[in-house]
Amino acid sequence: MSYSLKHLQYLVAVAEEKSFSKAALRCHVTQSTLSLGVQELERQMDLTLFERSRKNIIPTAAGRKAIQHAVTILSNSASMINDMNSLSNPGAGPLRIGAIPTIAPFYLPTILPKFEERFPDSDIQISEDTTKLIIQKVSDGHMDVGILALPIETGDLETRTLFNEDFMLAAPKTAVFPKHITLETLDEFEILLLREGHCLKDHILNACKLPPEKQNRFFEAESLHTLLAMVNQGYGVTLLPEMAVSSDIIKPYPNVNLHKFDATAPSRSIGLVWRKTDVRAKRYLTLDF
Amino acid sequence: MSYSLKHLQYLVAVAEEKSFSKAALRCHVTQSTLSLGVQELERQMDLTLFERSRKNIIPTAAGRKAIQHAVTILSNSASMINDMNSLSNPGAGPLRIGAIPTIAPFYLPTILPKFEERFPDSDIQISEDTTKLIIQKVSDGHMDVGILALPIETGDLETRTLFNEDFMLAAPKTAVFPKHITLETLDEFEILLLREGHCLKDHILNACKLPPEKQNRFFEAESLHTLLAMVNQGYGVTLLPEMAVSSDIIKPYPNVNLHKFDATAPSRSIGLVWRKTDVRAKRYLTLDF
DNA sequence: TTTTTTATATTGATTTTTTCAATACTTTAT
DNA sequence: ATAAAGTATTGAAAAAATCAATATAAAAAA
Repeated sequence: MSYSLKHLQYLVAVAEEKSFSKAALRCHVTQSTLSLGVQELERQMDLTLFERSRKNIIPTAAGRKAIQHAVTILSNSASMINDMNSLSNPGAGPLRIGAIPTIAPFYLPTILPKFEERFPDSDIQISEDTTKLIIQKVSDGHMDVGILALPIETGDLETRTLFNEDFMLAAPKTAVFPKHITLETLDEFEILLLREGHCLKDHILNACKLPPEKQNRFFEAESLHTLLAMVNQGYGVTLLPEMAVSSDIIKPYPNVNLHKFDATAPSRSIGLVWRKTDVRAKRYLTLDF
Repeated sequence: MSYSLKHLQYLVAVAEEKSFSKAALRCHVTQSTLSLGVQELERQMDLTLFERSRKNIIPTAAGRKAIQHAVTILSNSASMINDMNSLSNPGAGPLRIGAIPTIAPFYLPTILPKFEERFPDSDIQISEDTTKLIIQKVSDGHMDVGILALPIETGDLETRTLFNEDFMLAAPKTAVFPKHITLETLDEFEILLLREGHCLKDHILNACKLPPEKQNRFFEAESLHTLLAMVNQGYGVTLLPEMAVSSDIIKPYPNVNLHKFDATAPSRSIGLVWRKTDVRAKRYLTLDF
């Protein structure tokens, strides 16, 4: 395949003008150029596309078929140009955002409007995924921005912290606490955590600097609700991100009390990740929250 | 539009290989050639198609769209090549035959098999049209071969006589004729003919050398059946092509007798017409009947 | 950190292709 | 027969595509 779109334009022009010279005028080339172009097509395809005479230029059967194809191809090509023009300002096109499940329901209503404001030409698409998948998809270009809990190993991705949120302590009502609750206070209690793989668990471990022997000694939960149910039964305490608390997650668990830590409360960060090579990279960095 | 299909191949190769160097290998060009090719596309469209880094080559939003289009265009192009290959022996493709109504029903069953035998790769398409339309369509390339009555003004078309057919005389039973009927015999009778425009009329006039004052003095028919009905009523005589007679066209008209002319019977010729520039021209000429 | 490696970008020379202007050639019209 | 009109051909000039070599930059390794 070594003919070009130009050749196909020549072909269609000849077919429509029924004349090489007129087609040449229309294509803004000399008649010899256009003749050679059509001849080149014929040579490559090893067939005759037009019956030529002084009076008439008539496409052969092969010519008619070729013209059909050429029209299709040229029209596809035009529609490509068209699409490209609407995408020509950098950053146009869909903005694919992914968020982890413990963030999505609570913070997206706040964060999304900022993106919409900053990327008015972009069709914003949201999906929920695990931290690992988000990192992977952003890295390989199937996603543009991730919203997740930091710090996290992100490979080559760029990272920006949006804000911190403290953890709160969820404990049975029967549990007795000092006036100022600190990390050390937790040493006295069984701490219930999510199953391995949930980033929330890792962040709590990290924030609290728990020794490995205190981690999930007899129980691993799959959701915050399961954890709270266990706390409700008095099996231990757990830590909840503030934003989860604000959505009244504990209502169904009457025996659970929430306690704020003192000034040095453990916390996690919510942040963005993106490829440093993304055309919109600078704008993610300067996005105002 | 000045990019070529080659550029689109480069684009797709990079997208699939996720690497400029590997794409270059696949396209059998050097890496610099391929890089320049993609850059040229980006320059023409005035946007970035790929995020480039050592690790990853990731299409931008515009790039993804462009790749979609490119795949479509290349696939169309491949299907064009494909079609062209099946049409590459000269004379492949449809053979569009037109025949006049006074021939089509009688002779096509004889003639068509000859065409099918000679053009086994061609899809034979038949249409009925008037002589004038056939001449026009063959001339302008909308039809390949015409089967019609000769002689006729065909412009630049080539012509071949297939065979002659005599006219017979259809007259009322009451009419009295000499033993040998000749053209002069007709002088005695009112001759009924088809309306102006029917080639059969012109051929009869031509064959019989009738003076203008004997032509359709009070009546013009639109079909052979109407003519015969008039003969049946005793209004005059008419001439019928042999092939029409052989299909028992006169059965419904009990008062009509058919008479053969003597040795010098008037006749018309059935022939083919085609463009001399048609790829299959020689084969029409040597077609065996 | 520094070095090495690896992949893309750039450069300049070379080859190939494209284009044009002029003209030859062929058919159609006069 | 001659002129006119349109396509094909030709050779020179311009443009482009390609390559080999190398620069450059980023990741990986030391």
